[in-house]
Amino acid sequence: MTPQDAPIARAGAGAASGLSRQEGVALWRQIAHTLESEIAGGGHVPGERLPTEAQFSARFQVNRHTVRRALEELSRSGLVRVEQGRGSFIAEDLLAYRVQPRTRFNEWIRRHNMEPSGQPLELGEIAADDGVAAGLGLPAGAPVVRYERLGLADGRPVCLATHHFPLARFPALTAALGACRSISDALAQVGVSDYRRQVTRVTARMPQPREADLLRVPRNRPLLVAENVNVDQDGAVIEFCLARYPTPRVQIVFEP
Amino acid sequence: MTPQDAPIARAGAGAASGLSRQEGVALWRQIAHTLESEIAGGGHVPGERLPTEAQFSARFQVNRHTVRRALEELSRSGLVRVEQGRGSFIAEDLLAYRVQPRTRFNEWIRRHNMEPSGQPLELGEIAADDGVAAGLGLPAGAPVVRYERLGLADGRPVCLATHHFPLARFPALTAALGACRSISDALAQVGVSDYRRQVTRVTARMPQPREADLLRVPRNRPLLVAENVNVDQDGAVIEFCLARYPTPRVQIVFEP
DNA sequence: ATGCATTTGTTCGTATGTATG
DNA sequence: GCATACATACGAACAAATGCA
Repeated sequence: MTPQDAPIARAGAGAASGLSRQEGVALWRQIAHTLESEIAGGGHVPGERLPTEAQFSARFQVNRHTVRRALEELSRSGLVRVEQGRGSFIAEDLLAYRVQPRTRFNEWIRRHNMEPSGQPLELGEIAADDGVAAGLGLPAGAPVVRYERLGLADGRPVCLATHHFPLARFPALTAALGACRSISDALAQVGVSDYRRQVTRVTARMPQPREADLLRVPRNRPLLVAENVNVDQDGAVIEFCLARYPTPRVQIVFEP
Repeated sequence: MTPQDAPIARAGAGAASGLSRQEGVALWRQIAHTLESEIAGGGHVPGERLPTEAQFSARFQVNRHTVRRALEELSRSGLVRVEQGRGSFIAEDLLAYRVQPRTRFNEWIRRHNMEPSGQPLELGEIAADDGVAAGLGLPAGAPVVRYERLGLADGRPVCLATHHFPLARFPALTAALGACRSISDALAQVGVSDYRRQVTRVTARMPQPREADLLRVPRNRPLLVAENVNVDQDGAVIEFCLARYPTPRVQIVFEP
């Protein structure tokens, strides 16, 4: 019988709490982790009401203070919202990022009935390192436009993206990005009326301090990292984007 | 006595380090080149730990900065991975998990010219918790077949998957899974000749202790977590799978 | 839970060799 | 010859992350 089988353990009769004591992991962490898995695991509607602290307390066989400590953690990470006198609720800003050929940031956020906004961080022209060059199909060291931006939904950070464009093809793009509010607009100014997602590669890693600060996540919570390659109508690569999303607020969804 | 006399004093030991000074090639380049040859030359296992910077510094008779400059180069080119507080490691080759309607574990591994194998962990019939029930489109508490399996490539763990199937539709599946080597075979035995991936949701979280042990990853390295829903030819849901992949060994790739 | 040893990351300062004008 | 700029190399100290007892 192992801790992560909590739901199963509950079905049976025995060690109902599913927690392991005296093994170096604080109980509240185990509870927070369990709940996080269950919530991020899906099947829950944003806004849905969670069991009361007393019910959790009974389920996990711990004091209510311990449950509160776990909920506090989840609340801090934005996964649940606790309201005095009413109860705890699954946060409404769980964002499913649906990977589709024409996904745009603003549309993604609006689809969740939230207000998109962006905060430009850095804009400049640099030499491509190996990763960027490979993504764009350029030789290493080729000049690229680099644009870093924090994406927000209702004012909360949901995406930190670093975009790269081949400077040779878009000499005027730096100025356009500086003047426009959206990347689509800037690309339109330099002659790209339409583009689509060619490939998305997803992995995960721990945040760097700056990333954690910008995305407002604890440093011990992983980021989803997506590398995207966008191409124009002719199939020529126009952008390589490295996007970082906070978990578990954001999920990436692929549905053909 | 000034520090810069050191190189002269070391002239005798220079031969032992295998480096040539004052000959137009920077020391750090020579070191990088030496290590690159040694690593590419084979005999080293991906993920293996390299000597510490201090040890290299002693071996090559140079300052730690010089070693760091060389390691930085190798890190940039993707040959090694450096982790603060832990050390430097030979980079693992990346397994790109391509999400496609008919992706099967064995085919995925073979495509990377590696030998797939599997290690069954747990097989049983349980009541579905909320997440599983939602994934399968069943009421919570419905009976399901649960099968947990560790997937390996060339003997190294690359995937920890928990599969769930509706027991009502497949009463004989538990026995079939116990007898077959692959899930496809077991499904074929109970009448499912073909199935396809309907949706994949990806997120990331830190591993539970058991997961870290099974996948042979440090407890501080995040896992990619994918939830998959598989359907048969008629579009009926036959499986809900929760798969955990170790980063950075595995990437999930969406390419339409 | 706490402290300690190990290891990498960062920032000072200093000195040398080479190329440039 | 001289001034300047730059990459290289060394040394010391400290910060930060990790692992272990």
